[in-house]
Amino acid sequence: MAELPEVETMRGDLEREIVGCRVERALVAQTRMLGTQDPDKLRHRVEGHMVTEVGRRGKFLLLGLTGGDTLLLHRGMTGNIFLRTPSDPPDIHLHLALTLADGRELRLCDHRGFGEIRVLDPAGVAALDARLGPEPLGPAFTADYLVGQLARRTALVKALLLNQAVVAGLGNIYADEALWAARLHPARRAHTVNQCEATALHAAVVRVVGESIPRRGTTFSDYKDLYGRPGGNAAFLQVFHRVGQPCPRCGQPIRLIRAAGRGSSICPSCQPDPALPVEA
DNA sequence: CGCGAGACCTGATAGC
DNA sequence: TGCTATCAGGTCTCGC
Repeated sequence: MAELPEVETMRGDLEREIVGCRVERALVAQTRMLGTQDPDKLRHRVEGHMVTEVGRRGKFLLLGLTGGDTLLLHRGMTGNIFLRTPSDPPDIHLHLALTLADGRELRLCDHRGFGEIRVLDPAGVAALDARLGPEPLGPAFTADYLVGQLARRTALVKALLLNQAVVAGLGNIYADEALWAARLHPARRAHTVNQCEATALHAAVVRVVGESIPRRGTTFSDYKDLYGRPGGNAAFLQVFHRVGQPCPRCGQPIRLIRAAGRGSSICPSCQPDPALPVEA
């Protein structure tokens, strides 16, 4: 749910809505997502500060605050962030609520609690930036870069796409969509992908992610935007969550396999299994 | 050091 | 109907 296009949609909406707003109160409703951070310290570093900017790095949302700290929010698998008014009913599975000076409330909700809430100083932001790979739509994510990464790794190509240190922001949905577009089986070993295939994969990643942002991301069940509305990209998915339906390219039924420990939707005809002998 | 399995949680759903 | 097993869009940690 919280892959790059969904987080970027959230970033843009938040930027329009809350930049320039002061946080009156920060309510930590559950501490699970704080890790080792002290909830009172977090509260004090947020309360009274104004949101100066809303950034994103990979799947992390970064709210810049006056005073130099940054509130980091990660939505894990099922986390949602809603902008509410005081008259709205309470949200279940609330973890953090920020009350803004104008009365609106930013609420982070997550029943599963796989997300993350942290306050970072500038060094913390730099450390986060350093451990993540390039943004798929940024200048550093070139075809040559991906060719190089694939060439010196033995992991499955699917695992490589999901590795945030290789490229930041891809998750299961867009990884599967990109692999299908590039006609690559997810269980191919990275170093067996040739330069031509890697170039196609690079183009597919850029296109799949880029096209999904203006559609405001992909919703199946959990993911909602800041206003509680679903994203519009699900109708454009070619393989993900389409098991049994015909491949849009060749008509063969889409299959669900397991690769790199994750469910992976593939077309068995367009994305031949590297473990099987090639048909004569 | 790179890789893959398992762990972390709760809820929805499929199957019996 | 109701129980159980399985699976879920992410990431970290731990062995090998």
